[in-house]
Amino acid sequence: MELLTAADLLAALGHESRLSIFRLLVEAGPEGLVASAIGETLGMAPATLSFHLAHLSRVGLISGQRESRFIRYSTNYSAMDELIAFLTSNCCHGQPCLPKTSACDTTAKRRAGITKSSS
Amino acid sequence: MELLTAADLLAALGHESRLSIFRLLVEAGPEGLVASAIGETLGMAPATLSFHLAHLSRVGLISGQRESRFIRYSTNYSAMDELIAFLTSNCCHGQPCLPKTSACDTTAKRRAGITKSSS
DNA sequence: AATATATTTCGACTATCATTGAAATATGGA
DNA sequence: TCCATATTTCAATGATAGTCGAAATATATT
Repeated sequence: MELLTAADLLAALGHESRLSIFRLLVEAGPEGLVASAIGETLGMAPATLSFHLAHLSRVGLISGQRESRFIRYSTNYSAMDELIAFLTSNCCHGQPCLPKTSACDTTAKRRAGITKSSS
Repeated sequence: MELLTAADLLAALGHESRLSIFRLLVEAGPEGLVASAIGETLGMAPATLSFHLAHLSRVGLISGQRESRFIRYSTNYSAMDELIAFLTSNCCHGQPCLPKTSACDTTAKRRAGITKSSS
């Protein structure tokens, strides 16, 4: 993943409202949620919500499809996946960074087996 | 990790210059780099660099300590670790999201162990 | 003390972002 | 067709962020 693309994804998630939307959609699973449901849950004005949904869509973190009068949004797991891969590869790049924490175990795994280092 | 904190970290990394700085420091390892070295490598004006270093420091992603006339910055791996943990837990939260990709293998690992009932 | 180097802070400017009411578009139903 | 609902687009506004020259601060050297 390109640095600029990663920065765009990070910036998109680097806003409380958008991060909330994204979390909500992740929780909702593959079915996703229609826009109005998101708006009601998070108490966002339609225009504001639309603005953030558009932003998240533009960078590819979510996508929406019409469903009669509604538009149903759901997360694009692959984009999130790639972002995490990007961050992880930068986290330790083959060297021990934080063996003590369980969170970064993706790294431990990678270090043990795969040697996929793309920078 | 708090939602707001996560958003702050993501926003901090969501800028090309800062992401570049961060990557550079990660690559540099625990030793880190002095500010001027970063500035030369990335071709950033001192004031601009200082601005971004301050931002990254403020959110706890890096920290710097004086070393005679220089200030040596290095990554705070624990902050990065927590962020990745946050994203990972938000990416798949115990359910299969992307079994096909190798990148999100943290998920595969989690799926193998924990069985968090569907929401 | 005077000078040089490294970095930050200040100040000013520009650019981009976020918010939201109102109008526009899309769809469905009566 | 007319109306209601869902969502987006537009437009205007205020707020925040990014850039960078110049001045200030910190440290080292002579």
